[in-house]
This record gives sequence, C-alpha cells and structure tokens, in this order.
Amino acid sequence: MKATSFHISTSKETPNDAEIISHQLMLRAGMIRRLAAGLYSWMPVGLRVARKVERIVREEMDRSGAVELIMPAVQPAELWQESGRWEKYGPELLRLHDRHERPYCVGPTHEEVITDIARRELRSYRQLPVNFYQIQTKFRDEIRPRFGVMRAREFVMKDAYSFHLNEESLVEMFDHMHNTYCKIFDRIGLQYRPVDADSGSIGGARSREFMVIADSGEDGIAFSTEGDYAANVEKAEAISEATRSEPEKNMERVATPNVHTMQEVSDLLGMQLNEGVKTLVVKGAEEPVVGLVLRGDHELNAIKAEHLDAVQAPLEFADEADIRKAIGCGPGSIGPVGLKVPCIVDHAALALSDFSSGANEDGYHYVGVNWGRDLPEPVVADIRNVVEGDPSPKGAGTLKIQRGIEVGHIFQLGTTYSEPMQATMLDENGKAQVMHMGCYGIGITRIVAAAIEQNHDDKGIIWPLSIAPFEVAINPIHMHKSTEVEAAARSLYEELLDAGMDVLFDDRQARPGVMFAEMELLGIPHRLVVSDKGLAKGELEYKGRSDEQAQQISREDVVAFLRDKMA
RNA sequence: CGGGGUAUGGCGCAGUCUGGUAGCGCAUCUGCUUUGGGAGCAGAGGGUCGUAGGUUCGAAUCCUGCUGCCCCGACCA
Repeated sequence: MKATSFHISTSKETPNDAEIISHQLMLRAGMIRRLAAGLYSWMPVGLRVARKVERIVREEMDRSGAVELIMPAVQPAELWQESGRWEKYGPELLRLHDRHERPYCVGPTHEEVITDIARRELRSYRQLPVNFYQIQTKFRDEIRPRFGVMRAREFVMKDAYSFHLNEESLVEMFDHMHNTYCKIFDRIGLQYRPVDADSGSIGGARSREFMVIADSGEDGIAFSTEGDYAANVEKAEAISEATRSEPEKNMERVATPNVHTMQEVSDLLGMQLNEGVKTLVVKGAEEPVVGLVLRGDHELNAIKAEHLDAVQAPLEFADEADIRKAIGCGPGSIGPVGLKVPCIVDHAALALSDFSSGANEDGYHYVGVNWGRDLPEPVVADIRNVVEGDPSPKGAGTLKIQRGIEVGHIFQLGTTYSEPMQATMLDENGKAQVMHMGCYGIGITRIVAAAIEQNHDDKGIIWPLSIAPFEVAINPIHMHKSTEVEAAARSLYEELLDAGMDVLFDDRQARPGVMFAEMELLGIPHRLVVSDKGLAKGELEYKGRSDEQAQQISREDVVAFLRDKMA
C-alpha cells in the first residue's frame, strides 16, 4: 500500500474524552471514529487490524472443524419468547418494530436463531456433533458504553454453537474449543489466561473465560501460585477458614454514636477491620429483605449472593426505608445478634470469635460476640470475593489477583435452549432426543483494543506482527529531491510485495520526523529507511518498533533479513 | 435510572464570574525558506458559541426548559 493512496489520519493531541490508553491511541492513530455513544466507524487502518484478527480466528475455527455460516442481525421476537429471554434479557436487548408493528430485536447473541436452524436442519444423530460459527456484528444496548471499542454497543464477535447427541460429546467439544482458543490467542501473540467463570445471562453449566492480562481490565482474576487453578473473581471459591477459637470475652453493648462505616466503627472501638462483621441488607426472594454477614474487611460477591435461593435475583440492595421497617434501625448499626430477618453468614465471618457487630439499634454496636453462645449457629455460605493470599480451592498454593479483559468465553449450555425450543434429533434407537449445546464467543473488536492495552509505549502502539496493519514501513528520505532514493524505494516496495509482505510505502514527501513519528504511533513492527547516504554503501537502515537502535543492513539481503525478523 | 461535570471552527482550549466588534494552539490551503525525529516565516479559509425560549438598547456571557456527551454510582452496615 502506498501512503498517498491510503488514508492515514493521525493526531498529536489526545482527545479529552478517551480514558484508557487503547482508546486514546486508536483515536490518535486514526483507527476508529466515534459516531455516537458506543458506536464507532472502523477507519482503514483500524479495519486492517480487525480483519487480521478475524482471519486468524477464522483459520483456527476452520482447522478445528467448525463450519462458517452467517445469520441475520435482526431477529423476530417470537424466537426470543420461545426461549424465555424476551422477558429475561432486559433493556440491553434493543427491541424494534417493523412497518407491520411486528416486534424484533437486534441480536446481542444468536442462541435462538441457531437453535431454530438446528431443529430444522439436524434430524439424525449421524449429523452430530457439528459446530457452526459466524463472524458478525452484534448490538448490546449497554447501560454505560465506555473505553471506546472495549465496551461498545455495536461490536464484532465470532460466535460458535455446537450440537451434540449427549453430554460426553459436548464436553469433548468444549475441551477441543478450549484448545482452539489457546491456539488463537497464542497466534495473535497476547498474554492471556483461561479462567473458570460464571455463565451469566447465557445460562448453562460450565464456562471458561479467556482473559487478556491488563491493569485496565474490568474483571479481576484469581489464580493459584501453584497448580493451574484460575477463576474470575466473580466465580473464585473462597474456601472455609480455619476453625474459630474459644470465646474469651463477654458480649457487651457499646455506644457508637454517629459512626456508620465499618472503618469508623473499628477506629472507635480500637479494633481491626477483620475483627468485626458487617451486615448488608438485600432484597429477598420470598422475605422482603435478607441480611448477608461478612467479615469487616471482605467484599460481598454479588454473583454468589444472587445464586442463593433466599436472595432475589438480580441482586438488589434494600433501601433505608425497607431496612428500618424490617429491622428497626438504619444501615450502619445492623448485626446478626437478635436480627429479625433471615441471614446468611460467610465462612470467614463464621470463623471469628469475640467479634464486633451492629446491635440493630441506631448508635450501638456489640463487642465480644461469639457464635453459638450469643446467637445461634447461622446458615453459612460462600458469599465473599476472594482476596490475595486466600488459600487456593484446589489445594496447594495461595491466590493472587490480576486484572483482565475478557476476550473469549466458552460455555457448556446443555439443553438450556434446545429444551424450551424443542430442538431434537433421532438417536440410534430412532428415539427423539433433545440436543446438547455448547457456545463459544470471541470479541474480535475487543481483541484489537486489548492488544493495544498490552502492547504500547509513550510513542504509540506496538503491534504483535500477526495483527499489525502493515508488517513493514518504507520511509524514503527526501524522495522528491533524489531520483536515486525514489527509484530505490519503489523497487524495494515491489520486491517486498513480491515476497508476500504487507508493506506501507510512505511516498508522501513528508519530513523524516513526521514519518517516523507516525509509523511509531501506528505501531508498524518493522521500519526500513531509504536514503542517499545508505544507498551509496548499498545499505538500508532497519529498526524494529521496540528496538533501541537502528542498524544498517545490506540492500541485497533485505528480504532474507526481514523473513528472519518475522519468523 | 441516580449523582456530578461539560457543550465556543475538524481536534484541544481561553473568553462566561463583572453583558458591549468571538480569540489562541494544532490541523487545513497558498507562497517562500527548510529537510534524519511531529519545521520556520508570511498570508488565507473556516464558528447561527448544543438547542428552544426569556431578561436587556445589546447575550457566548444572566435566567428557564430541553438535548448531546463525559465521569462516578452497594463495598455501607
């Protein structure tokens, strides 16, 4: 590609509404342009990257035996009513009507459509297993789109759906896709980690997320210092603490006027955060409210809490009026002793002795509280987020926590969709069986942003070779003044094209400083400089994007040299 | 949805408090000079100051409504 016939549009200034580095650099490099909240145009440079990601995903999916198809973006409401998600999905589902006032939605995902296809197309177990995939634009009406294409409303996803005679076959495919995903992220060149995950609104039994490690990630991931245990913090199991010690103190009621937060209470009582419990009040499934008791320094895990039968899903905190009505005091003074509503206690809180808690009376707390003695042994559950240093749930090692960006997610759906939508086929005995399903997603456009989060410096993007918009940039110095430089640059360009390389020839007559700065901002992995000085010696200058120093190479050996660099 | 902020040329901003000819930097265009790290000089083009209404002799500026955008949103018991 010649720069004069391409469209490069870079900026020295950082747009003020871009928070994270990938968003800033994508705008500065002219990869994307915002149209409206969460809606972006992919400009030529950006599209080249997205297409390379797609190509790798497509090649590996094809190699895995999956078959590509493409389904409509707009889907009839009936299908979603059949699966039950028309009601369940909520405002993230963009709903619309056609001219006949028939209801439709813009697909945020395609389980319904593919299940409809499967029940029409797949009649015999002999056709299974089969794995269909597509690379297609999705729309999710996010509450708060942000971070550019990282959390956009419209985005490109690779989604795959597999169908099976039985669960064994599904598990086999799940493991196969797990491997395929590892190959994909290895090929792209990302530092990532597969983790256990909650399956969320998609439903189903087991799921794994593929996380790109980055401090700006929206998810926490917990992993063991020993062994291969890794899980999303949403899902990571906080295992029971050591048994508690014997009571030494008597329970006492103390005045704690005008203190509300756990930190204030602890400071006033001269205790550590982890020597008391806090009680959060949420809406119950049957009772109006339910108390959740945690050790003072721990955080509630909303996902775990809403999986509890007693707790309303989705999780919602009780407001102050509800709390006063049910408990008789305001938030800030609630505790499990004498609590008039059902309560569930986290393992770590249960392991405390002589602890502090709210007294269910405004302005008072208890100290020296002990389970079993001062109040009955409670219902216990894992309802907290794991923290660094927690023991690994799989035995050896302790947990560490990193931030990650979710770029892939694979699920064992089982019969979550096939059952309500009656997707059946005949088994070897001629009996109708409900098909088992798996589904497998990769955020194509999010990978682009995630790759930048992981690979950049103060000059700009540093693309992994596999997804760079161009592999090599040719920067001629004073080409418009030197016919030698021009001729050499043009023949170099042709030679590299013939060698199958993806070349950007900067034939714009720009000053050297401008060319260098732009090529670095764009993150092109390899740079060749053609100058009179070098040509006199039969040399070109080479610099890798993250090299400290440029080096002189022989003009003759350039293709071999680059091939070696790209290997 | 709740809270906060913001809206002035393509981008980044000043001007608003204290009403009186709409400005700066980047970008763009022309010319000359320059040429190995986002050039210099000279000139040019481009803005109904988000929108609707109000106050006033006069509104980017004061008042009211609306809209867009950005940020934050149990972590507290």
